[in-house]
Amino acid sequence: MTDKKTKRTKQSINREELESRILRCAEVVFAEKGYNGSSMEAIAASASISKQNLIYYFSNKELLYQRVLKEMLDIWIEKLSFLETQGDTPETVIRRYVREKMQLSRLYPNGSKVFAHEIISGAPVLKEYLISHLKPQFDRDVILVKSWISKGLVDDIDPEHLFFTIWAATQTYADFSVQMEVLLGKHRLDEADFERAESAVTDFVVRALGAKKNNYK
Amino acid sequence: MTDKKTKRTKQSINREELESRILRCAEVVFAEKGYNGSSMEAIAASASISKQNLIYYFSNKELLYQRVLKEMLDIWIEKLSFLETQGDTPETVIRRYVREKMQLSRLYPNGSKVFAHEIISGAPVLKEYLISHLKPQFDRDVILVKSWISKGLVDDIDPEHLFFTIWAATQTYADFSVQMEVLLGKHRLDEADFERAESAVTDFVVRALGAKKNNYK
DNA sequence: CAACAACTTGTCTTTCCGGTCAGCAATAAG
DNA sequence: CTTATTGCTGACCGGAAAGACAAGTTGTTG
Repeated sequence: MTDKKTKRTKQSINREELESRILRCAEVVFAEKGYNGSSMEAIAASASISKQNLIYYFSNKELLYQRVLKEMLDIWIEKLSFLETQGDTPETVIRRYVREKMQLSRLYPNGSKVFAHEIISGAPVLKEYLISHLKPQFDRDVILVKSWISKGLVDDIDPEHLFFTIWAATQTYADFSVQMEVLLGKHRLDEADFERAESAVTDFVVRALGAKKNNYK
Repeated sequence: MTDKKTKRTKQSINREELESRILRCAEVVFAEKGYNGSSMEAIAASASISKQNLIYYFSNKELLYQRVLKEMLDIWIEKLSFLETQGDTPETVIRRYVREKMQLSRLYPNGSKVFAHEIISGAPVLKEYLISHLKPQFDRDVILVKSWISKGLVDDIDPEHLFFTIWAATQTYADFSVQMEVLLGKHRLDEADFERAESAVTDFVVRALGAKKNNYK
């Protein structure tokens, strides 16, 4: 109707566009209601299409759920596989890592919530993925921190639990945002809140590490 | 059958016992499946009673869910309202606080997960409770930390986000235990893991605070 | 023991939801 | 213009699950 220019496969363009719109909407619904609480009808309504049409694009609910999870994980893997940038100081690496993680909480709160629901529920869908993809990366990153320790670049902290703490402290700004909104007396966390959060968490981590140079602020 | 001694209201004793057994079982099911994913039948089966009997004790699912949440929150409120123990050093208070919080994750992982599901979903049931109970306590605790800062007992950290980080870092040992099990290559987190976690998180926080005396380890 | 209360279960109804299917509409290709 | 492919919809089905109801059973009290 509108696009005369895009002669080439007008349908396929719409298809891609609709598919990604569905995924975005499904993400929101899954985040709020969990897998079982989200009906295909509700997701369809949220994307302003009919249930049957939704099923036409994603033939069943399980598949749609997996696609939503996968989209989130692909982003995470892409953004968080840079601990190996050797040559930088531990503090630089850590600051960048925390900043990236915080931005993921800010930019993709719903995907993060879907992930959280999944893990809390025992990771029935993602367990294999965690073993095959996350663990190797985790092991490498732990080794890197250990090498920092042995070189005396940082204090003798517990590497595994350092990562658990960083993940928890950053992800909480997506998953538990409602609680924070209540406690801070705000309707929504805004840019400024995230700035403060990022700098607070970063400083916490850097101080806890006891990195050589502590020139923050 | 067994209890001859407890003449007084043998039934009422069974009732209490059964009620609390139901609550414990419901907690497990809700933790794993979320509210919508948990059927009354599944909860009943997990408590080894019939669905109809379950409904006899808890007339509907919503009520049962609220009772489970309330049980958890009562424990939390009870255990975590001691930041006002004046006279102690910040380090002492903080260490005790983190330890208590970690023990809650260890002792009540399922209640913690139910709570997490609820908050991530936007706290439809608990929002009012958070406003009326948690926020006042939070505000008080923030003021206490601020007084520490103004007295120079701790560094100039961000009090609100300090609490967010402590909560996240401790609660993650309940909520995300599956992820940790995978990453640590264990089937279950054992006592030793929690010991390590507790000491890692505690040290982490104490260092971040920059409390006067840092005589850990 | 008799009568009453507390407890337990089997049956049924209603609602909701995931998914199928047959057919209609719009677009692309010849 | 005709035909085929792709996109979309309404009507429908089977199963699951919440809860109502009535009936039966067990324990309690006079």
